[in-house]
Amino acid sequence: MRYSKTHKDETRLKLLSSSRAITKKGGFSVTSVDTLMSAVGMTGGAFYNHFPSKQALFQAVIEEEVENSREMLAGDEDSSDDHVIKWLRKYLSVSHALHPDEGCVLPTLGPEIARAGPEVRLVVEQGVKSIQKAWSARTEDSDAAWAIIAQCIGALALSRMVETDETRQEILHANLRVIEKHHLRKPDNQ
Amino acid sequence: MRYSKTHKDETRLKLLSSSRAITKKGGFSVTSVDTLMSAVGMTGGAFYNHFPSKQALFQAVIEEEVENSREMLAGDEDSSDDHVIKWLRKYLSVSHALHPDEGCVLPTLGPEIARAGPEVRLVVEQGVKSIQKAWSARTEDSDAAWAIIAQCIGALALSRMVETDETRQEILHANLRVIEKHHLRKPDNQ
DNA sequence: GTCTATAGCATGATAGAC
DNA sequence: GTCTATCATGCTATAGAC
Repeated sequence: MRYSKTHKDETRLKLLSSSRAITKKGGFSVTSVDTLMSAVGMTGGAFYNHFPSKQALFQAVIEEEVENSREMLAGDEDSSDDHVIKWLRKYLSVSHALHPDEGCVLPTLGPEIARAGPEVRLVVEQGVKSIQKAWSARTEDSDAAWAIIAQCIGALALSRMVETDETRQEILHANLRVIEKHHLRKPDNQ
Repeated sequence: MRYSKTHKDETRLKLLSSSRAITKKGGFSVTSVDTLMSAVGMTGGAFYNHFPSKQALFQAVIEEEVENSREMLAGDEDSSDDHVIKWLRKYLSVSHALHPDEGCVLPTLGPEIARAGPEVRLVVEQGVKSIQKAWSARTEDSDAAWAIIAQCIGALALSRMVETDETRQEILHANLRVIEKHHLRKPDNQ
């Protein structure tokens, strides 16, 4: 045979991985199938050997992204305060704001998720609920966990809407300070 | 003449107003010029008598939305605690989450703003900075003002990504409670 | 000022060669 | 399993009739 047995699987993985980055940067619906396929060195027609529709790819992208986010938090063994603060500093960083392709899906594809079908939204709901549950162990109460999640998503989204780096940094740093001050469980309470 | 002198102005206003609602609901880039013009009873070609390009309409939409948001807060004379809390309850409501066409632009068109040109982002930056300044008078410090803004945007965006009404309400109410508890200036401090 | 018609191109998806 | 070719449709934008 012209292609190895695992070639299709490898192609699918490469396609998914590159599509995740490209669509987080530029938006999903505005990015064409041709663009996504060119990125893995193929033409548009070959796409439909891997996914039945563009919509199916969106679902797969979101599922992988949500699972990825969950692992970075919920499945994390080192839940020390120091580690949590380090994670927050990375999330609420100018570097994260300037590189949406390598970052969290929710601030960049959020509205497209909101307009998607129930299957996609259910996946996201399960994901954020499990993240909220994981955060609750480290916050003052369960409300604070939802507050941190909303604040992280909102601050990052907002920081990308402004033009100057000064304001971008001001938004991110202010939100980081507020989370550290109000929401995180204090070390002496442990 | 077949059309009154003010007809063009009226059409432009109607077009802008209906485009604001339609694109906040469905997304700007995915909505066609034909769709927007049909909504005001005209065909696609007539669009270019009012705006030089679709991108120019986007800028006009964002400018009007930002100005509208600013007026609802910054230019608000009644800045009593009661009034502020009422506003927050309305913003963080299930009704707002379910009707993006009548609500705040930032949670629904945020990523499209982030991907737009510097002109659009500058307008948004000036707008949110003036909103943050207005909030600062009612919060414990200026960081808290940024936190409220980020939390509102993030909570609303997140509440629209989940499928069930239960989770939607949980997210919104939790964030409302946290803002009331931590960030607002206490009445006895006035 | 609005219309129809159309250019010119990109899109999502399919069929068949290899 | 991937390719090229193609379909039908959609898009932004323009030209010219009325």
